[in-house]
Amino acid sequence: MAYWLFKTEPGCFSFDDLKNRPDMTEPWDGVRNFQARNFLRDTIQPGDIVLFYHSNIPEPAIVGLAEIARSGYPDTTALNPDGEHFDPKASVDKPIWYMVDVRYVEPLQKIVTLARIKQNPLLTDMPLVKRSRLSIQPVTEAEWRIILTMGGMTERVKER
DNA sequence: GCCAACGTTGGC
DNA sequence: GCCAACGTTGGC
Repeated sequence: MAYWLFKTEPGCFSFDDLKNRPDMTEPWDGVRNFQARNFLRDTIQPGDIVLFYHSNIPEPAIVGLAEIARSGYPDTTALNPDGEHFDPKASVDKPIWYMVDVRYVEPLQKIVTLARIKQNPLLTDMPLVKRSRLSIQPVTEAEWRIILTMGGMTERVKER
C-alpha cells in the first residue's frame, strides 16, 4: 500500500468530474513526463491511495481522496494523431506512455491548501513544495497522516 | 499575465 | 555528451 499525490487543473478534470464518472472511475491519461510515467508504469498498484490536488487556480489545494482501480497500462491517447496528447514516437509495440485508472473515494472534510502545506515544517520535503511541477508524486505515510489530520479526517480513514 | 523552475530538443 | 534555446507548468 502506497500513497500518491495526483495533480490536475480542475478546469480540465476536477474531483467532481471524477465523482460523476460511471463507476466513479477514470483513466488517468495524458501524462507526458518520464518520471511520472515511471511511477505509473512500474510502481503504482491497485488499492494505493491518491491525494487529489487541484492546481493552477487561485487557491491550489488537496481536495479529496481517490484510489487506484487499475495498475499501469499503455496510454492509447499517444497514438491518436487528432488528440492533444499525440506522440509520434509512440506505437502499439512501444507505447512509451502509461496510465492508470483512478476511482473516487471521498472528499476531505476541509481542503488542505498549498499555503497551509508550505507552512507546516513537517511537509517541506514534499515534491509539491520542493519541485512543484511533477504531476504524480509519492507521499510518505507520515505526510499522509498529517495531511488527513489537516483535512479534518478521522482515524478510521487513516487506517484504511 | 508574469515569470521562475525545469524538462526536452537539437546543433555541434 | 554538452549546453543553449525553447516550451510548459503552475504559483503568485
